This record gives sequence, structure tokens and C-alpha cells, in this order.
Amino acid sequence: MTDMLDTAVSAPADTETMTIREMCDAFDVTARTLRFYEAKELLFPIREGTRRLFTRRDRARLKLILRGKRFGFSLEEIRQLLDLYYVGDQQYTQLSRTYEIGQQRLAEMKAQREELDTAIAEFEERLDWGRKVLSEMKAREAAA
Amino acid sequence: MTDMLDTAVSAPADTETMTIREMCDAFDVTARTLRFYEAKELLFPIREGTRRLFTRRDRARLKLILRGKRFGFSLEEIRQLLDLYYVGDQQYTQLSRTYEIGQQRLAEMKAQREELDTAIAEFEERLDWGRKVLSEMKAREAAA
DNA sequence: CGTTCTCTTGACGTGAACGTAAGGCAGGGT
DNA sequence: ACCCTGCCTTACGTTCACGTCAAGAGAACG
Repeated sequence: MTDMLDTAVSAPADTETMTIREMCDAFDVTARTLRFYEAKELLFPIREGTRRLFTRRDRARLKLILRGKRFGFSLEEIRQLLDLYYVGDQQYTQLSRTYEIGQQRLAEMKAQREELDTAIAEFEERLDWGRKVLSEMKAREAAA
Repeated sequence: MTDMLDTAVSAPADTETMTIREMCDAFDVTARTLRFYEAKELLFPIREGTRRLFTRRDRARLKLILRGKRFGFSLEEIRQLLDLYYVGDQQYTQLSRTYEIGQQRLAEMKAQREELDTAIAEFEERLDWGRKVLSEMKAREAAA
């Protein structure tokens, strides 16, 4: 597992920004994916001429993007969450709206945790049962 | 929220099987989805002539399918899990393989729970911060 | 200087998970 | 007999999240 903390990626510590290749290696994604995320306004690498330079901010955002994906969020949903994390000079009403969306998402995540807990419990039970069946089959096989 | 327990759906209690329409209403999915799941061998409704009749087994499976989807599992992954839940007359080696896949999935689910816990914690923290920012903006607005 | 390498921008292709339209059969009401 | 409704199959369309390929720009190296 690669360490995804801001300062601990494979790039030299004095390098504030990272190239697309360094990002790919650090986060195990393709260049296409990073460009795609930029096109979808999930990342905002600065441009040195035509090339992309990914900042600390981009790394933090990407970390959250990948995490969100694992929870089944769509990229659009993730973008809204990122807007909450990286608040710029927004209006009060706009920010307030974003905040409420965040509250709602939080509730959803908590509900998902509940569901995940019960799913894990049920699944564990079922696996125990499967293990029992397997050992019985093994025993019958040995008896024959 | 519709009750998805086996016996508590809107169909009469003496109806062992449900039509496609009853299933749609009970689980809030489209008929297309149910036919799609059958084509992908996730559900196995019995046929009365050409019509589908969904059994208790199908309802239990659908419940797990929808749950799995919420956790970001693909339908193919879910199908493998269902194979574990509904073991027929499989060979030992086949069942053993399925069991190991199950163990692996369980580990993934536990890892996901860990991640979800930290995500919730971080998100809550960020929302607290957002709430603080909002109240400050409100205060400045009131002062002006 | 040419070659190689990495990066760039399109543009089109792909797999998953359905949606949607077209047409057919079967049963029930009038 | 006719029509309506529900369900069926077939088949093509769509969205998301990228993959893949073509063509070109710019640094770097021998």
C-alpha cells in the first residue's frame, strides 16, 4: 500500500508540486484518470506551459475522491463534497446550502455504516455456516 | 421506507410467489431491472407459462443485491456472494473456492468499515468548522 | 542535429447497468 | 368479436467512468 499522506509520497520533499507521472505512481491511477478528473473539475493542477503540476491541494482532493468512490459515491456527488471541503470566497447562502448538503451526506454515511455493520455480521455468520458445510464434506470424503 | 422483510410485503400472506409488478412496488425497482438481474443470473423466478413468479428466495437475494450495490460492489461480485449464500449441490473444490472469495470479501468489507469510520470522523470535523465559519459570517453580517 | 521520452489534446471505443421503444401473446371485461 | 391491460422478448440507446489510439509539442540525451 502506498502512503498517501501529503508529504510522504515518492517525490522529493522539497517538491511542492508533482508531475502527472509522480501522481500516478503515488496514488495508483492512470494519467487518463487524472486528466478526466480535471475535466470534471475535481482537480485543478496548475499549468507550467502545457503541463500539469499537481499541488498539495490536488493530492488531498484526490485522496478524498478515491475514498468516496470506494463508498459508492458518483464523481458528481464527490465533487459536491469536495466543494464543502475546499470553501473559497463563496456567498453565505451558497455556503449554507453546501453545509446542509453536507449534513445530509453525513447522515447517509452513518446509515451506510449501520447497514455495513449488519451486513458484516450476517456475512460472518454465513461464512461460519459455510465452513461447517465444508468440513462435513471433507469428513464424508475421508470416510469413503 | 418499504418493509423488505420476506413476509411483510404488500402481497397477501398466502401468496408464496409475487408477480413482477408486486416486486417492483415492494423493492422500488423497475421491471427492467428485475429481468436484467434474471438475465445476469442473480435471480431465478419460476415461470408460469411465460410469466415470472418471484419466490421467497428471490426476495432474499434481491435484498442482498440492493444492499451490495450500496456498498459499491459490482453485480458480478454480488453474484459470487449470492452463490455463497445459496449453495446448491456444488463440488467441494468449487464451494471451497467460493468460501475463500467470501473470506476475502469479508476482509474488504471490514477495511471499508474502518475507512468509513475515519471518513465520518473527518467529515464531522469539517462540518463543525463549516458551522463555525457560517456563524462568523452571520455575525459580521449583523454588525454591518 | 536527430532520436527518444514524456506529456499534451482530441476523438473514438468499451463495459457495466440499466432505459426505452417496438411489436407480440394471453387473459379479462363489455 | 373487440379492445384494453399486463407481461413478454428483441434490440437499440444512454450514462458513467474511464481505456485506447492518433498526432503533435517540448525537453533531454547522445
